[in-house]
Amino acid sequence: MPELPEVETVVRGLRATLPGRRILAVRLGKTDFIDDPAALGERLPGRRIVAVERIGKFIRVELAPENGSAHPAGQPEARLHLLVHLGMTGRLAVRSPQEPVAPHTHGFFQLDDGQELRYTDIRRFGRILLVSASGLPEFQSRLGQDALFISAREFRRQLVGRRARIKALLLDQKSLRGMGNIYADESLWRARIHPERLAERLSTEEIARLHQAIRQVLRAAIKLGGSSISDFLDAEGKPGSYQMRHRVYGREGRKCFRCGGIIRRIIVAGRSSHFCPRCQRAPRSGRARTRGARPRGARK
DNA sequence: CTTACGGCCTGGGTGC
DNA sequence: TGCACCCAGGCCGTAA
Repeated sequence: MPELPEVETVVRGLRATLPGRRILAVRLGKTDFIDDPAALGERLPGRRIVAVERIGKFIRVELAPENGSAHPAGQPEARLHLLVHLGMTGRLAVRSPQEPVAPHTHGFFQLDDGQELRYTDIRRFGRILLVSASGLPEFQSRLGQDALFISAREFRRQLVGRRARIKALLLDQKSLRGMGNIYADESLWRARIHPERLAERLSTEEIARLHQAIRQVLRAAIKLGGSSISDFLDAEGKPGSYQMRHRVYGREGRKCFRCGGIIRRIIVAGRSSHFCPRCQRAPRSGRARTRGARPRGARK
């Protein structure tokens, strides 16, 4: 599942080859995950890729108009941004057209060096959209600050007074962007905070610890090229190895590396959450009331 | 307004 | 070999 470290890994890979390339043509397969499929074919060809960046879990490919430098005055939307969200199973990689096309490849962007950028997505939970230069700020404003760069002060500001469970807030891209399920669990473990704790009940010290933990976990994961659980591969097709360092994610029933407790998995904010019940203490009160754990309907 | 939650999209993996 | 079921991230509608 591509989260911030995986997307960062892909972006770094693409950055090695894409900038300077011109897009010659676009070919699409299924398009139900693309906001405006027709716009890709109409507006991309001829444009030059000038940058590849990351916005949370989105990949941003910046495209300058045909005549590169001097854009005519009166041209309202000189630059375009191709935004790609990999969802769960999305992949974006530069390949030679001769290479066999992986199943579920739905986007082909022909480049001027004979290669092509391919988008592959088994589940199509990903998303592709085109945003104009003027529309980019609005797009960004719908997301919080980047999880990797958010300051301790801003992080705290996002949590203070929030009654939601901390896990839910970490996953909420409006609080901070880039976090996903794996790194939320790993960060909470590292900070010794139970995923069901209410944000407003976290101490100043715990918030600081969590902020630290997030940075450390994300940095370490990026260093190892992200986590390859099932099928994540970077732009060159190589897997990451941070899954070897997972402390709770995917370790249900196994021993906590820190205290020897048995890792548990529960559902929080609709997502499976892994934690050590011994060193991540459950909230005392508040649970009784919000006891949503009761199964809906008669399960039999 | 904030939060919680179910449902939906899709298809690979799993277990029976 | 078949097949029901689970699960994943994001988003949306609804309810409290």
